[in-house]
Amino acid sequence: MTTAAEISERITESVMAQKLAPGARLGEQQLALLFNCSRTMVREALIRLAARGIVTVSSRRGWYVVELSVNDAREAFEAREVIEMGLIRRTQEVSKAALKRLKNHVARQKAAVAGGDVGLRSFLLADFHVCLAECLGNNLLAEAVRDMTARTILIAMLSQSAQEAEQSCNEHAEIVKALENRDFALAEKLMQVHIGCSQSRLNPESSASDPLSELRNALSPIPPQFDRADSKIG
Amino acid sequence: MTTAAEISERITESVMAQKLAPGARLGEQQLALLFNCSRTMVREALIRLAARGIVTVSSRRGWYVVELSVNDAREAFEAREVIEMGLIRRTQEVSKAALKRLKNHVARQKAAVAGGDVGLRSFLLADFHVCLAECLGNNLLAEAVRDMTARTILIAMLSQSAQEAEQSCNEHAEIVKALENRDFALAEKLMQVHIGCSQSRLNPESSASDPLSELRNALSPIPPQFDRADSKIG
DNA sequence: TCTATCAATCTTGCATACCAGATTGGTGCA
DNA sequence: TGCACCAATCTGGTATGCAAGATTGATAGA
Repeated sequence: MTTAAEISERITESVMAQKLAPGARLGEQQLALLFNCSRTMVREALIRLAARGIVTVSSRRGWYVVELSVNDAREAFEAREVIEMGLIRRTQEVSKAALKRLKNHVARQKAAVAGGDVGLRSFLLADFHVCLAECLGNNLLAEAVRDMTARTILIAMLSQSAQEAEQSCNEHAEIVKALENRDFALAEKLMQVHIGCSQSRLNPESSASDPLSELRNALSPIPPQFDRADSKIG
Repeated sequence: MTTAAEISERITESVMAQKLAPGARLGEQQLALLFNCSRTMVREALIRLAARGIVTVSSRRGWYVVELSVNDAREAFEAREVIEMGLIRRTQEVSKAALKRLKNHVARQKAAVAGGDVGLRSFLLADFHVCLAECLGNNLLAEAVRDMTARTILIAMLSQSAQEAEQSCNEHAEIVKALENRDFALAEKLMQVHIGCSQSRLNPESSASDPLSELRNALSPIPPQFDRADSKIG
C-alpha cells in the first residue's frame, strides 16, 4: 500500500521532472491500481495537489495536471521573482552548512546535466530553488517556491535543451558563489536574470487557456523536410 | 448540505476573525453535524486546510487548528514581508479601479473598528492584505498571503485592542495613499513597518510549541484584585 | 449519407460501514 | 490509599458500494 503523502509527492516530483505534461490525465482508478491502494487514498492525494495548484478536477470527468493560462504563467513567474529575490535581499549571512549543501546540490545538478537523464536534470534544476529557500531559513516560503516552480515548469513544457540546462546550472553556481562572497545584491540580481531567462524562453503560442492546445500542437502540420518521404509509416 | 469548499472557507474565515483559537478542536463528526453533511465532505475540507497549513491532524486523535512554534511564527512574518513588500516594490502603477477597491476596503475596516464587532474587524484587517495583493495583480500570491496572514493571526492570538486595531487601519489607509501618489518606495517602507509592528506586539510566552499552553493560560493564577471577593461564584 | 437520439460505459461524487489506535474511567490488587 | 491493568468508548483511517453526470458509439430515421 501507499500513503496519500507518498502519492502526492510522487506526482509532484514527476511534474518537476517533466514526466507529467500539462493536461495529463490522472484517473483515480488508474492511480489506485498503480499504487496498489484504494481510491480513497488517491483522492486524498489529488485533493492536496489541487489545493497546491498542481492538478485540477473537472466534475465527473477526471483529474488533470493543470494547464495554465498566459496570465497564470505571468503570475507564477512574478511570484517566484518576488519570493526568491526577496529572500536573498533580506539575507545577512548564509551558514557554512547551508553553503555546503548548496554547493553539493549544484554538483549534483552538473552531474545530471552531464549524465543526460532529462528527468533527473529537470527535477534538480527546479529543486535547487526550493533548496535555496530552505537554506535561507524559511521552510514556509520553500514550500511555496516548490509549488510555484512546479507551475512554471508546466508552462515551459517545451523541454529544455541540454545546452539551456547547462546554462541554468551555471547560473545556479554563480548565485551560490555570490552568496558565499556575501554579495547579496549581486545574488539578487543574478536570480532576477535567471528567472527572467526561463520566462523569456517561453513559447508564447504554447498551452495558454486553450483546451485544444495539446491536440493542436500534436496535430500541427509537418514541415516538408520531415514529410512522408522520410517516414517509415506509409 | 454543504460543500467541502464552503466548509474550508468558513473555517479559514473564522480563523481570520479570531473565532477559532490555535489548538481548537475540529472533530469530524461534530463538523459533519454542524454543516449537515457526511464526514467525507468534512475530511475533504480539512485535508485542504491541512495542505494550506491552517489545521493539523493528530493520528486517530483529532484535527486541530495549528499551534505555531516561535520559528514558525518568524517564518510566517518573514514570508509576509517578503511577498507584500516585493509586490509593492515591483509595482509601477495601480489602476483607478484597484485604488477605488482598496479605499472602499479601508472604509469598511474603519466602520468595523468603530462598530465594535471584533470578529469582523479582525477579518477585515487581515483581508486587506489579501485584497492588496489581488489589486497589485497577482492572485497566486494573494492566496499565499491569505494563508500566511491566517497563520500570523494564529500567533498573535492576544486579541488586538480597539486602539491597536485603529492604528492598523490607519496604517492601511496610509499605504493606500502612498500607492495613490505613486510613491511606491514609501508604500513598501510603510508595509514593512506595519508588518513589523504586528510582529513586535507578539507575546513571547504565548502559545509556542507547548501543548499545554492553552490550559496553562486558562488556569493561570488570578490577580488578587479580581479574586473571589469580586466574583459571583463562590 | 448525414444527423439526431439513445443506450452502454466510464469516471467521479458522496455516504456509509467497519477497523484500529488512543483515551478514559473503572476495578481489583498490593 | 495508590497504582496497574483492563474494558468501554470515542475518534479518525480506509475501503467499498451505489448514485449520477459525461462521454462515446451504435442505430434508426430523414
